[in-house]
Amino acid sequence: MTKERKKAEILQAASKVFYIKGFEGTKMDDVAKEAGIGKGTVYEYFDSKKQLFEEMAVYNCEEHGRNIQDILEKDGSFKEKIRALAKYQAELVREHMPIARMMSCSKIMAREMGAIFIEQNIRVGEIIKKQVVQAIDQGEVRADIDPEFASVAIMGTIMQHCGKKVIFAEAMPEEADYDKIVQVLILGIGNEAG
Amino acid sequence: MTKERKKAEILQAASKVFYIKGFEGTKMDDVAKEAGIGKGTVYEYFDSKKQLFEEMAVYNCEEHGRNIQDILEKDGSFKEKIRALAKYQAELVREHMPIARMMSCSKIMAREMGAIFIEQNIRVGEIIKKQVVQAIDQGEVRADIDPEFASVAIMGTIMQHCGKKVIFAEAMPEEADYDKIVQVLILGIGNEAG
Amino acid sequence: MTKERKKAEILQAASKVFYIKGFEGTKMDDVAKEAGIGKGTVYEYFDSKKQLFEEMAVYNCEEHGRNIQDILEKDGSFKEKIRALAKYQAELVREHMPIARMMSCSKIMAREMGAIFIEQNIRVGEIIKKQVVQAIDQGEVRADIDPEFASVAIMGTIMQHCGKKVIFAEAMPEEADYDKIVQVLILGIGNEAG
Amino acid sequence: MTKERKKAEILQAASKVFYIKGFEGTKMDDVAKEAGIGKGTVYEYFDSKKQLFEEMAVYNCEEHGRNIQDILEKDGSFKEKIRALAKYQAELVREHMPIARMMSCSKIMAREMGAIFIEQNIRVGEIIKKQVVQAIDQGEVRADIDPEFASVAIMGTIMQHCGKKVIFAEAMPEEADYDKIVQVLILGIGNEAG
DNA sequence: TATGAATGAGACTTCATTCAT
DNA sequence: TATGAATGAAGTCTCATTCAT
Repeated sequence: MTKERKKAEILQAASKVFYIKGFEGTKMDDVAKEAGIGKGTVYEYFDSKKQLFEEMAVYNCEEHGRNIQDILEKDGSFKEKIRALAKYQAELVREHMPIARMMSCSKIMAREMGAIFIEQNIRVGEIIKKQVVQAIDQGEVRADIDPEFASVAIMGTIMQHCGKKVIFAEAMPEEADYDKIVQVLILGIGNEAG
Repeated sequence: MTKERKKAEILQAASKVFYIKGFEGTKMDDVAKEAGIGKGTVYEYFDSKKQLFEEMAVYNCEEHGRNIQDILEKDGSFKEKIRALAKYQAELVREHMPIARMMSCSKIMAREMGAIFIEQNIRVGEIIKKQVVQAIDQGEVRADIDPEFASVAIMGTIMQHCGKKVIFAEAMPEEADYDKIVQVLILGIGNEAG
Repeated sequence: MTKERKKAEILQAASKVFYIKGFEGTKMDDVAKEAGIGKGTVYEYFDSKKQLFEEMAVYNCEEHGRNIQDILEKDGSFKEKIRALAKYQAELVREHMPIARMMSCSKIMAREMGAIFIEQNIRVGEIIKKQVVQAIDQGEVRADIDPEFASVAIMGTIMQHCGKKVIFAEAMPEEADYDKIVQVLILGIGNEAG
Repeated sequence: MTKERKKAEILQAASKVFYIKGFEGTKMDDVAKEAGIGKGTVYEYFDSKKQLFEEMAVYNCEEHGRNIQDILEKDGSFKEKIRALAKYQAELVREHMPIARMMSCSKIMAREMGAIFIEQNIRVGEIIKKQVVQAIDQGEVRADIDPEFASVAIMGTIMQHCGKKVIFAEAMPEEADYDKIVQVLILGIGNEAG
């Protein structure tokens, strides 16, 4: 196995453990056990716990960013893109269900991951904003909407749905949910007839 | 000073420190120093670090819940209520700016507060949902919208705005922002003319 | 209440607690609670935990020594004196039964009292030895027996009986036991007919 | 060095320190220093101070029990067995002289070992009782003696001798002493001519 | 005089890191 | 290269002692 391949394996293991237990709560032993190697071996690839954590954060964000990029660059209407984004996010979260479930209850559990996710969240927001601007140009989005706030509403609604339905209620995300997310975002909640 | 008053003071100090450093990252000494008392004194009021953390969580959530309730029960249109909620949330976050700023950067930092906030967030979501149902009855909100998803969009958009503008960009929340939040939520982003 | 009387009360309480929990295992709070006073008050009468312990040890030994002295100085045959001694010791132990019971099981429990008891034990041995010498003069004890070893056998047999029957088996000491102790000590176990 | 060997070494060190200082008085650092290892290493072999103490107690008692058994099962007259037992006990104590000496003075010093020794003492007493019954069958011990009390006298006399001569007076146990112990036990102290 | 809230030194225990194998 | 036994700094918690009331 190449050095690079082994490093990736350790990062995978580290992601899992740090995600559940947070930085302080994670023991190097846990990471080693999860990776199926000896504790000393982790130190052959990473100088310290701190460094391992930071590399893992970068490793995860990069992959996430690439995925988002792919989804939004695919051809399709803006509605379709929002729908795909919501679906990707829900399934990403669901994939990590055992972890997410643990996060969702109020047990004592640390998560530096949080801070990293905020950053990543912002980065994704920027990508969406660009798509909103494009969509305005193409007449798919109202011109009187601030793209900044449109992206905030999109990201916020999707994330909130994941937090509530998938993580907290531990419910399976359904196709109909994505349609409703698109509906509420596109049409708004106001009653124009009122 | 009464026993109860002193306990509250320690909880205040604990909130601050736990918020910044997370459970594992917080030392009892830190809490004591922050409260301006000796380490042993903290143990006169709380049996263990775990207990201190849990009481602090309850202490904080209760206050937040009461505030939200007050805002939504005041008279006014549904739009006004959303606006007031967004403002309250932004200012709550801004008040904790020094803390929030630290949370927003990707430094190593734990936050069990996260898990607690998810729970609280869900609880607030339920309160909002009831308001949506009322608003539909009164013709303020489209009848074809799932109240569940309306509340998700409202909470999500407000939280996302706070995370992005107030916490991450460290910008002052402006009155105009609240209007934009209301606009994007009420009107939606879709171009009906399109 | 006089100062001296109060001191005695604290010493009584301290005896009880130190006896059960040992020096390190005893908290000044325990002693105060047992004496029915505040923790600070103990310090009005004793400078430190160490001093309290030492005064308590002296206090208890003195009383014990006086009692032994009284028993052995009473008129009566040597056999009667051994019997009275065995009875006094068994009843002394039984009086402290709850304490002794706790001591007898192998639970973790400290007892500096042990060291003090060894010393006291030796002191009592000396008193007995003198009585043995007298008894030899009066023809009650064999002249070919070393008084040293006679006193060792007497003390040892009595103490062992207390440890086994009263403390360990938690049995009531019976009058017949004292007779058997006297018998085995006076006649010996050897079969002269053999 | 095998894991088992290392554990035994730590138990040896722990025996010494617990014996002198008692449970509460013993610091894990003391045990580690005595064993010539780091504090953390002790925890590699034992989960807690309590567990270390308990394993040490078992470790010591088992060896002692085996030795006693060996002595009493050897061929020889009952007198010879008592003599051998007295000698073993005295030498066992003398071997631990530095420890025993410290125990004998009234310095502050805890000894849970005491409770463990009482139990062990009782167990040994039972072994002796069986031997007494055998000795009665073989006509070596008076038939009118309660074997229970005979064993009490034997154990008690031997222990008392150790406590007084070996521990307290710090004297070397002499061969003649064992003869005197046998004499006083076999013949009794009473003057039959009297 | 009597009290008990406050304190901080010191104990047990954990775990990141090292290093001999 | 891979390992895990060994380590000791650092954290949680206890409790003898002080001191303001």
